[in-house]
Amino acid sequence: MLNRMVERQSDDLDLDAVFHALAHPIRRATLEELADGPKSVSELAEPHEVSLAAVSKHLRVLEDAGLLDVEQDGRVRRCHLDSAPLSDAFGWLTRYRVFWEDRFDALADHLENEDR
Amino acid sequence: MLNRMVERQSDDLDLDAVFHALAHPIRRATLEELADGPKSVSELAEPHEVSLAAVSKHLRVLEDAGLLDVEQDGRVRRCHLDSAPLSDAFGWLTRYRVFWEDRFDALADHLENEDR
DNA sequence: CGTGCATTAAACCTATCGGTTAAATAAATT
DNA sequence: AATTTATTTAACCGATAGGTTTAATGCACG
Repeated sequence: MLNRMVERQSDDLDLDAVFHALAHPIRRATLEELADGPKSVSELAEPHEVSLAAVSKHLRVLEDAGLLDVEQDGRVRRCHLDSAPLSDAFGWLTRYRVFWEDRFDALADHLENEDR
Repeated sequence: MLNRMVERQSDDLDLDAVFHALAHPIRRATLEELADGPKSVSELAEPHEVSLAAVSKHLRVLEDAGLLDVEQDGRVRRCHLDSAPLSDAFGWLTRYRVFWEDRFDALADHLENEDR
């Protein structure tokens, strides 16, 4: 309990950034797209109906949250998923698992029996 | 895949709200406090150094995200956790578990061997 | 070497966020 | 009935979000 209070400063900043990053549909979609493998900025922007500059900003938010890394490849920036911060978010949620164990189990079963 | 595209309208709104709600330390702390059982607005506000009105607004955000329910008890509003939306957030993260299975397992072990 | 392509930066706009203080509401107490 | 207590609403404020359009940057290629 006290541990968590002490750790809070730095961890909380991360969690703020990660959850904030996850709070926008374009950014979540981007992470989903990156799950298939690395993609360029243009490739990531293509399915969305906003400007390239807007997507570029979203990517910055994801990058600042540590959710994606960018690798310069000639004139193209190739983005790939970094899932460590997702683990942090997952970890936070998991700590509360004890308070909603029944729902958690139901969900786990549900996800288990799904088509991917 | 197409399923997710179709479900997206409503689910995404929920996820936007839930992740947004989780992106603020006071709101996450509030959920932690509620894990011990229902609490009044004043009780929830006490540990934080912002005004009661500010906490009241945070509670509204949590309520709008469906993360807490409020039960009127005389002149006091008693808040209690509703963890279904946390399951949604958990579910979203879990779908990506396959892409970071190693980290996920490491985290699971870590959480497993922890002091609560 | 100049032109095109991928991406970011800058400037700008409107809306939302997160906080404040002060007033309003509503129930409990005396 | 008057007053205290619990909470929300209102009005306000500066900062951030999320989008636009128009440069600017930087690499590639004929």
